[in-house]
Amino acid sequence: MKFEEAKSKFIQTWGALGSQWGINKTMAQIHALLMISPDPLSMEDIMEELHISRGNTSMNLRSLMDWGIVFKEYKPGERKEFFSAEGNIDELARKIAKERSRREIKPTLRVLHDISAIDGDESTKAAHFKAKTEELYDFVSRADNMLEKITEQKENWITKTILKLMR
Amino acid sequence: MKFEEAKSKFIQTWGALGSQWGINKTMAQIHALLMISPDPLSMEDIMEELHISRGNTSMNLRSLMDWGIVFKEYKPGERKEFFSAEGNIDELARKIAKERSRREIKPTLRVLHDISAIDGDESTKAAHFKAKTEELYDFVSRADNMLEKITEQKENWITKTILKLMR
DNA sequence: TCGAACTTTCAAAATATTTTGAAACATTTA
DNA sequence: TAAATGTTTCAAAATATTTTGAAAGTTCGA
Repeated sequence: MKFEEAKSKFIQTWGALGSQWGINKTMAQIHALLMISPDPLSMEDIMEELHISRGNTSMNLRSLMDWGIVFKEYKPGERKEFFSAEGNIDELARKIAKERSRREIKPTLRVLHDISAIDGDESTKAAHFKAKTEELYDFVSRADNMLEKITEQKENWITKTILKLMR
Repeated sequence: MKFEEAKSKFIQTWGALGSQWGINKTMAQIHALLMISPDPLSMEDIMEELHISRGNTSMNLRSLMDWGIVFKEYKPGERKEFFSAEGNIDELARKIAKERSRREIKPTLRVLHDISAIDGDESTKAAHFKAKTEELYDFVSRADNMLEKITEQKENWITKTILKLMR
């Protein structure tokens, strides 16, 4: 396979993976592009490479920066802004895990907690509901905890975790 | 909070969580409904409760069954089919993890492997690309492995894993 | 303070996904 | 075998999401 072909395939694949995980395709593609670029890219570079509009590029770069996985850089003498991706993959995964926990798991836990406190209903249905939501709360908070434990090990968390699991 | 309100909130929340993870809203809502229902429900029941069409219900029930987290049941003497959700949450999470690995991670690994085998290009860009995709392959396959290790412990895997991590 | 260079915003357009509903299909019973 | 009961399919409609592009905003240097 030739470089250009491989590059395009990578960007497409990363984009598709993104959509499957609730991240918009372009955002994932920009990230892919920045990841494999040895040097920071300007907005123009990205627009050109991915054939997307200026507005789209701008918005998605902002999102990526909100996630903390893409950074703005300034080159001396250049007026333009340049962008680069988090280079360390462990760190990338840790940040994504943290953000998803904060944005999705924590709020869900809150709702689960609130709704399992239903009052004044002794029906079988209500009892079953209460039991289920409590069980779910318990499970999700344990899972979230596990994720925290795993990702708080800064260096090489994947490897460390595997080692611990094999003991 | 009253039962009906809590129930509706739960279904909405579960649906929203689903979308954020690339699962369609209705599919997640049907699953939520079945989870909190003490007894299996018929297609009619589901349609009525969620105010959705027959076709939509049918298609999403099929998907849920493909994922192995909802089952068809037959009640003696009844012509209709009834549906119920996997009741064990550990088991539910294991099945989801397995399916996502099979459907998304494995194919991605395949692509990563293929594209890091680019030939005849000695440029810095190509070298960087190769290094990055290899690193990614390595990371993703370790993560996938870890997930397998964690979920292959049938009973209470979350708890077991946390214990091991704390040692 | 002005104008050039660049970025952000956001309403409208394009695109993608989901949902509907009715016809086709399947199965059971009389 | 026909009617009754129930399920699936899928093209079209509805809805939701993404993308565009041009105007507004920002920053910097002269």
